[in-house]
Amino acid sequence: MSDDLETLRHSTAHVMAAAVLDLFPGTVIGIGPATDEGFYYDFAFQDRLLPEALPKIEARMHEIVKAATPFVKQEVPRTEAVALFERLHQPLKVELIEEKVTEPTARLYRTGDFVDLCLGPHVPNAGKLGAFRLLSIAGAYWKGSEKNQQLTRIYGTAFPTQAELDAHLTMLEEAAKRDHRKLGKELDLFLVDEMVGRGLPLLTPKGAAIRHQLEEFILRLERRQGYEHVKTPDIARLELYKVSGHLERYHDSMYAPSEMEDEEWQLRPMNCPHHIRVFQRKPSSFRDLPVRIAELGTVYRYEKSGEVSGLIRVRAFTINDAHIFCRPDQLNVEFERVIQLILQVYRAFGIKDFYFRLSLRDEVSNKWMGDPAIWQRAQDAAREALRASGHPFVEAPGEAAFYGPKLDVQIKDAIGREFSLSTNQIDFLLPERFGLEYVTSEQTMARPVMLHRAPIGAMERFMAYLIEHYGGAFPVWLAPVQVVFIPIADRHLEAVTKLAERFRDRDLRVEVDGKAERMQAKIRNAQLQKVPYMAVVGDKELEGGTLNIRRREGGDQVSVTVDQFLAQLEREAQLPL
RNA sequence: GCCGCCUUAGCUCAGCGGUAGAGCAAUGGUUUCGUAAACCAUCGGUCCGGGGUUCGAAUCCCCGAGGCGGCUCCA
Repeated sequence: MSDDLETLRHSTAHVMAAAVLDLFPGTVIGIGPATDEGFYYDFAFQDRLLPEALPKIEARMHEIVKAATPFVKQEVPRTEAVALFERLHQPLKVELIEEKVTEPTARLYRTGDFVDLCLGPHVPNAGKLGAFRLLSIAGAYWKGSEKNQQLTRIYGTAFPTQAELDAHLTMLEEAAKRDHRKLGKELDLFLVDEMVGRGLPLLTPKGAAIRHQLEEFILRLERRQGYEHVKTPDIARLELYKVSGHLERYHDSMYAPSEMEDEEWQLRPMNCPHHIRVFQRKPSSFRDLPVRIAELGTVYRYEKSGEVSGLIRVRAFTINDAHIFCRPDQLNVEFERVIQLILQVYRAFGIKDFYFRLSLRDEVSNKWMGDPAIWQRAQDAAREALRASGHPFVEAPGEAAFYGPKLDVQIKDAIGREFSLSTNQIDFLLPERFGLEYVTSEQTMARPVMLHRAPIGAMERFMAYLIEHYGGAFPVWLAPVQVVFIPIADRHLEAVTKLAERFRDRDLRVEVDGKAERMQAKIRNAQLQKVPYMAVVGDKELEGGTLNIRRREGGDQVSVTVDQFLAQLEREAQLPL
């Protein structure tokens, strides 16, 4: 976002706050910054704010714009600023001055009667605002901490011109159509059933077809890269998580253990402990390393009820997991290989809109486990491997896992929310806690380093992303239905059914639309279901042994022989390895 | 979990104190059709659940569940 746009949006937030105070005297104001998408301002209203109020607030804002009320900068002594906001009954502003303002003076901006603690800059007067729209109301904790009171946040957006605002609003509407929850229903890919439980999505036959293709793709790719796949249970003795440290540091996200025959059993929240025990089944020599143990491992995490959403955030999900056990001298190479694998996966799906985020430890939180010096080594190793990859990345202090630094790949969903897709961690801690070791060339024992990595991340979330990425129009290799056969009249149905069998025998996913409908209606249905190919068959085709192929993308239909089409489809149905 | 809004047929939605509606889907029939919706008929509802107010509640109030937006958290 340019500085000018930020100034415009921030100024719009001020005008919104001014309008709110005009309409709802006694409202306490929080903060109101610009964001990548627009702006917001947080308020403590005396009564709850109804959505119907937004147009009224907008109307009042337009009056302020029309009056071209100037923004006036003012430097006042700190004590005077405190007194001013006390007089105005704005306790949150007083709190901010006391906490944040270290200079002897505080900077204020006035817009008419409205006065705000603010560094600026602002547009010269309210007449210089562009086009704006208030969008939604939401709750938000004061200063972002759930320990604090909850304020009411009004989100809006602003642009220099009406045309840009309109384009943005149209874009939002278009994006909402790609929402995987909407497409999941329309294309019959998955459902979340109240009786089964929230956060526990059920894949339908079509959704499962996509999932199986994804699994096939990643398993084969990993096999080529020297991973060994294992299969381990979704549950373990609680003891396992006592040793790993999950019970101590991760219990908030874990389902409660269940007790049977005087033993406690834990639904697993992570796969690493199981994989570690597989690694430990036999002694390892320095020659054996790296050992790469992989599994599509399902984990169970109790996400808070307000956090679950579609396939993006669920309570049972399958991680494209692997744990690489390597010598310290192999760490950088292995980490770089992981980065390359991620890039390869993303290329296969044409995913370009992502960035790397290196999550580090901070000094504020106390959730970190293990020796800070070891952490430092892990963080340095990650940074070094990332630099070597030549890919830009951002650092995020305080975002690491409790056992080590993380490298996440960040993406945005259809409506602009950011999520981690891939996640990877360097871990010196679990090898320590489980006492992992290998025999060195000097016949001494040494501790291996562990790398957790998941290029696809959670299969569910990745699938959600793909649904939105492709807008439901999956490439042939992923499409749940690759071809719909459309007989023109009833008399063609039997022959077409036999034809479809030939495709099914070749592992192609085809359907025959035998409904009592006109061809046009069947084409429309296939089109709405975003099936890549429609094969229309009537008298002409049956006589000539051909198919009339219509593509989902439109364009001219082509007449091809059955064998030609079979060959073409088999080619397009190949995994993108 | 927290703040706010929403929940009516399989789906999308109307109705908002006075006998539950539409379109699509489904089912039956007629039509047998050449590239994005043929026609007719029929079926389909604990109006999310529970409690209350009222002569009367889908509609008003309270509690709960689920969904949505956001916050917190996160793959």
